[in-house]
Amino acid sequence: MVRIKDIARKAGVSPTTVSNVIHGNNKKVSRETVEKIQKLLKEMDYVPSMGAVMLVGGNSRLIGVLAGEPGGEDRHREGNAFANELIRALESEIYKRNYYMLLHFVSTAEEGIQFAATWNVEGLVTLGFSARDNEKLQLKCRAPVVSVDVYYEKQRVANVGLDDREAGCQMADYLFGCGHRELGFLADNDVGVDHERWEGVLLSGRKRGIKETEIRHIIIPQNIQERKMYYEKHLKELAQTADVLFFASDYYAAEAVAYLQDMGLSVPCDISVAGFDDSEAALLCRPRLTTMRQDNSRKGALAVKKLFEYIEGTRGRTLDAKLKAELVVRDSVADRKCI
Amino acid sequence: MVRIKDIARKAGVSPTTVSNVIHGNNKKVSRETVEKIQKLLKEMDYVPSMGAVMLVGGNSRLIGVLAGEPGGEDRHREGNAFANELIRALESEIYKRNYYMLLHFVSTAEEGIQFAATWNVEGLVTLGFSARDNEKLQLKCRAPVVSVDVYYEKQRVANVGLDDREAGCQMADYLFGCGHRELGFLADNDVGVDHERWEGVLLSGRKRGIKETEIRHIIIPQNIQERKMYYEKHLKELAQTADVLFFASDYYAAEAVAYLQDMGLSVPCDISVAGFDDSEAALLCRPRLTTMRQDNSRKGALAVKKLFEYIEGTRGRTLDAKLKAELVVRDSVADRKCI
DNA sequence: ATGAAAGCGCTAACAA
DNA sequence: TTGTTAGCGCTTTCAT
Repeated sequence: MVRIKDIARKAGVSPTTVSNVIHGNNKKVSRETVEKIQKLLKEMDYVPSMGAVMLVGGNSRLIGVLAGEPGGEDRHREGNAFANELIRALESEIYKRNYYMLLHFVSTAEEGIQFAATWNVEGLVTLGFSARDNEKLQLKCRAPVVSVDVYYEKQRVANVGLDDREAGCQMADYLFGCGHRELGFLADNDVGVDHERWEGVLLSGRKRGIKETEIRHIIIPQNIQERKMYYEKHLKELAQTADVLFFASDYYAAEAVAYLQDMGLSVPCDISVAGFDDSEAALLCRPRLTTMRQDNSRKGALAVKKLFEYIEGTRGRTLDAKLKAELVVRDSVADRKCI
Repeated sequence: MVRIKDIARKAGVSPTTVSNVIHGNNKKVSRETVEKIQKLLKEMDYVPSMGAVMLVGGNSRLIGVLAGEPGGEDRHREGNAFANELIRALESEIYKRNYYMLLHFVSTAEEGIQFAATWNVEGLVTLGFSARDNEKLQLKCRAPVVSVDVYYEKQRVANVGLDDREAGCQMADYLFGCGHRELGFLADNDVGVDHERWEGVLLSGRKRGIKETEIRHIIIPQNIQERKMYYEKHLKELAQTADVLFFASDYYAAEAVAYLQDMGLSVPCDISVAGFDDSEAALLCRPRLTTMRQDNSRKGALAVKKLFEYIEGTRGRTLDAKLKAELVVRDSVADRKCI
């Protein structure tokens, strides 16, 4: 391994000078020395020893990405695919800034805290963490924290997410606008993101004078087997009493379409279905799924951008940043006004 | 941050002793001292400074995971989902061994080499790297390298993968066994994994006296738009001339089923379809997809296991490790013998 | 059983 | 413009 002192010796200068050149402190070094050393740096394949860098300064050039396990093993794999796109975007943005990503799938905030301390990370991005855990993390870590897709009661942690309420409302607006009246909103939980989407649906209904009690809010099991059983028991009746089923994810929507089909029901003739995310499940689904598109790559990029604003102290904390979702109309929702 | 010397001071011993306790060199330390220090370590939340650890020893406790970008942006997102499951498994196994995962989506071997050197990683796992790039990497890095899903001409790099040829053969056996005769194998390339699967198909045909020229091998475009155009032009004719279409991934299979359906063709009545992977696309597809299941979590775990065998010098290099795929019969392939 | 001291590679304060 | 030096936190001889 080539060290700074090797370069220094070869160049006939001191390590300090080399270090200065490396860090672009070119005011302190003569033009020719700079050039000579830069050439040597290239030729000899100098690579910094991050151990030393970490030890001496506080700068590890490491960003920790902490991914919580939402709902554990049973949860459908869609969540993974989501995290995946995000993680790719995260890494790419982090690397662009000459930082490195330490990724850890973590179960407790404590583990995350220890992780951050061990590596002296300069920043932290969390996915699938509860509000509480994020607050704990922020409290115990000196590195700035940016969470993704979290809703706080009283926001103390920087967050990047989607305007889920607006998105839920937008879809419901569209659905009601298509002449549907009996709407069911289906999600596998009622906190955070999914709760906001539901609130959005409610909002849309209220605008039309539809009462909360008239809109069905159904929590479906996370476990695939249990969900299957649930559908076997309830889906048919649901399809008969509702005009449209709005799912909190494309995967669930596509799955339901498949089950509906198994029961001899046709989408959107017998019942309309809408999803959320515009993931590949929406494309594979027949009929093609009407859904709310969200851009996870952009979300990841924004999270990193905010994180570095905090790291560099570029600007005061704007705690909340929300992206907009986009309605994608395809074939799974019937327009009842046209019939 | 609590340092070793803080613990030492509080315990009234030297840093050396604390270090010894931390590393379980308990023969050198008296029972009571060990206990006292261990208690202190817990109480004071001691966390090692990895910078110092890296600097002093060669051990960074870092495993680099290098994920190549297979085919660039255009490629369908299925590949990501695959990498995702694998990456989760990788991280979990790495963390289990008290190591940490540095993840980088990389485009060139050179970038990987620099990455490895900068962080002094103790091992490297590569995904989606070419054989050449893996060899380069191995040559230039002192850390052991384990690649995933690579086929080498002359194997010099440790690899963990699936027995793709066997798997391809097994599926073809099944398909032929169902009475199908006109088989088409569709993939978006003909190297590595997909080539092996194709070889497996050929093998199966040969066993039955079916000549290579009788089996169709179709390379479909990676880009979704181009693929769509390709299908619009050719799929109908393909469906008329073939009995069964065997795709190298479930995503492609499910997509084709959808297009077939769009054209008014019914699977498996008009044509049978089979996939590969047993990903969620297989479950969402109607009819449910007959496919070859592979366990990516197991693959990831095995890769890490092998890597650590090399790191620890536990055993001589067995360069190649192959998992078996499993035939999952569902509803997308007709049994022509029964008709 | 315990401790003192050297040194890993680098940066930054200070000196020249 | 360049060099000297101290020190980051830890492990590892080598003494005691």
